[in-house]
Amino acid sequence: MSQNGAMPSTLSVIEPSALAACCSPVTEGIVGDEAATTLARMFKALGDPTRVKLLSMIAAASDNGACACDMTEPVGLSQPTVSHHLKLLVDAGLVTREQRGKWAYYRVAPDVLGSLAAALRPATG
Amino acid sequence: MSQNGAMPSTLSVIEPSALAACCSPVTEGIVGDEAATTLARMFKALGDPTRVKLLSMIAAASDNGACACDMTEPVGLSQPTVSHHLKLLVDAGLVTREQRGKWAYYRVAPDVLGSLAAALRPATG
DNA sequence: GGCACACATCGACAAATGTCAATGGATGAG
DNA sequence: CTCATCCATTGACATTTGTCGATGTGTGCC
Repeated sequence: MSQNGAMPSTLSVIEPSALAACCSPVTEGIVGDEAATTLARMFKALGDPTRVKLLSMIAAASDNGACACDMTEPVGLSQPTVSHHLKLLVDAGLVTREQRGKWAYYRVAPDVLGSLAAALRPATG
Repeated sequence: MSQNGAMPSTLSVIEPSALAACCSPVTEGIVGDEAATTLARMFKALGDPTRVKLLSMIAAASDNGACACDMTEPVGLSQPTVSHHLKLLVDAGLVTREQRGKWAYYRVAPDVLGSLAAALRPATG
């Protein structure tokens, strides 16, 4: 239950002309609790160098997706750790997982990255 | 000191046509250690709902910047905690701090947010 | 000087996070 | 069926993180 109705889920400047000088501009709820939590969860998933690298590899892979078997060695961490990081990326909704035979293939989730980028985009475009 | 020279600092798909099928596409160093660390530090700064809200408020403020005095109450946390979060945003380079009289004013750092968004942008634009 | 206010820093603490070795569950090859 | 391979899960651990109360630092007003 909440007042999340018309809450924008972007960080863009919202009507700066509607804001005053000192004590009312940054009124509460610019993004809203729920949107802030959602955005934070995604950003948090990117808040680790290993996961940034993994996402980069996944994004750079062909349409077939990136095989987990190819990602353990480049990041230089143990297989369980890489599996753990990949799971975090999946749980955050940034990538999708597909089991193909013995192998697990990962792809960047459609739209999500673009939405994240849009949320970061300042008014300047 | 490193091989960071030609490393791209973006997550965008880089020449998918130059990548093969199974075992060489996701070769190491798509982003590089240093770039991954830099990006991760900024994303980590956004990996908390409170900081997302704070950044939203700062972005929504007028050109004068957002006064810290106006941000404590909306997020519903103690003053030291809000100060701590703001410091993290500053340390990550996402916002700048300016002391004006008794008050501290925060502004979104120029370019940085846009660069972050660009790093997230998939090839689709 | 003395005081009130705005904000940062410190110390403490529970909770979350990153990492690994060991183990478990599927899948395919023989 | 047996075995090797790929990957996830478990259990453990040190480190980091989010939060607060208490205290410190700087600023402006009287």
